Amino acid sequence: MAEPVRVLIVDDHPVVRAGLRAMLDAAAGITVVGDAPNGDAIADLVARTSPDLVLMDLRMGDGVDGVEATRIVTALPGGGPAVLVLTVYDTDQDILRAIEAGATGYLLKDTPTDVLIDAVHRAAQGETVLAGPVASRLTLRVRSPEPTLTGRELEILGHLTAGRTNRDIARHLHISEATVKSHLAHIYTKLGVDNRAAATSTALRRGLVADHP
Amino acid sequence: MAEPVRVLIVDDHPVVRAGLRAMLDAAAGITVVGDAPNGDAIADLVARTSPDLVLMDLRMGDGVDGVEATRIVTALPGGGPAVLVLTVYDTDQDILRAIEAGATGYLLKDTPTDVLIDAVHRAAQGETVLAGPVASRLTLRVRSPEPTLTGRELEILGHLTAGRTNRDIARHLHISEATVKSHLAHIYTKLGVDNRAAATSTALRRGLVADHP
DNA sequence: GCTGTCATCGGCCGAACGGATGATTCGGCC
DNA sequence: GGCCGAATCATCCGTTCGGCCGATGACAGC
Repeated sequence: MAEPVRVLIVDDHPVVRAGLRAMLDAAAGITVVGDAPNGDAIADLVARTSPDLVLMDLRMGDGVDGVEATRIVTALPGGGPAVLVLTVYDTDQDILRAIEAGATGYLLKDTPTDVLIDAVHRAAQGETVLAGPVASRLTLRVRSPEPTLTGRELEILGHLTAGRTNRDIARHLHISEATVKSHLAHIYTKLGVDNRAAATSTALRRGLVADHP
Repeated sequence: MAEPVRVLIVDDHPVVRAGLRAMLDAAAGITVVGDAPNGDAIADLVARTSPDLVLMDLRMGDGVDGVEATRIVTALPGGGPAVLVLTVYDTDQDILRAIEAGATGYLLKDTPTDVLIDAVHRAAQGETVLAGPVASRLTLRVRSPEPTLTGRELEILGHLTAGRTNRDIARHLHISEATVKSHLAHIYTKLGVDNRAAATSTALRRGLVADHP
């Protein structure tokens, strides 16, 4: 190992930042070149510290979700550092989004120290690193791909989880009630349910709609 | 400060354990006497390390929830160490349960280092420490107390979020559909909603029912 | 013994829902 | 030009839901 891997930590939890710092600094061949609580100055920080790898939390802040992470990932220059996403959530669609947006790897926060260190090394070399549960789920998804809801359907689903009636949804979206029912029928089929309570449940569990109204 | 505060860390995330250790060891007047990934051997550990304070994560593992935490808190001897609960969730009922079960304080994981260290000192002396958002929510709750669902109502709610119809729920519980409707009416009133989709939404968000079926 | 809460059940009715079926329009794709 | 998915709308029909009324028994607390 000629040069140590330069790591930049982005996480809004001081505890987690300190933990990652402690674990990685103690490891051979890894240098933590900086940390930040959020992605606000990420481009600037990357330019100043020139890391090989950005280690980031998927969920930063309460209202902010994977979209933020995706924004950060995409804001990085193409030839820039690898991005390793670290999170406590393994059920979220955002995972997929982050990976599709170009994250190099994805790990859960309960990952053992040695695995994490190994992952940092491998991700820094451009290798894709996925946590066990995530990897297996992705594999499953390839085998039996979960149907994707269209934009309109997600919109309807949002109103559904808010507890609105078909008529209310129709009014909100300026479409007829018949159309709402039509969309709902498609949603039910895709989610594998047959009523709105079950759809609400599934939507919230899968993170298809925002958690907070 | 004659004697340093002896702290025991319980958290299933290696990263968090390392972070707390690093932050607390660096602070004056605090000694970390041990850590554990879960509460399995908590009584034994407490006996061996005689901590002044147990710093624990509310959510340990995926399936395990606040009940586990509560169990741990209650398993400790009365005159034992103070318990400071640390978590990423500030929306959960479990918070209340943990506090009611005897936790000395409650902090969110994004708490700044200095506040955390201060909280450890204060909690070790038996003082109640609550994170800002939590404290204000508790205050709110005192002002307009949220109605508590009865055991039966929670049971019904569970079936509701599973997407079952009234008739199905009735069959499962060996009661009549009329009774189910009666319970549902009470649930709606208590939750401030007027249909099952909204009730499902609220139940899942407030953590009134298990997250995974 | 009175009061309150909880759980149980019944009937009635209008509103909402879900399923089935078919149709139109529009845009992208080969 | 033909095909397809998406979004839109419509009609029909049986089922389910939610609101409203009232009722009973059990049990705890005062």
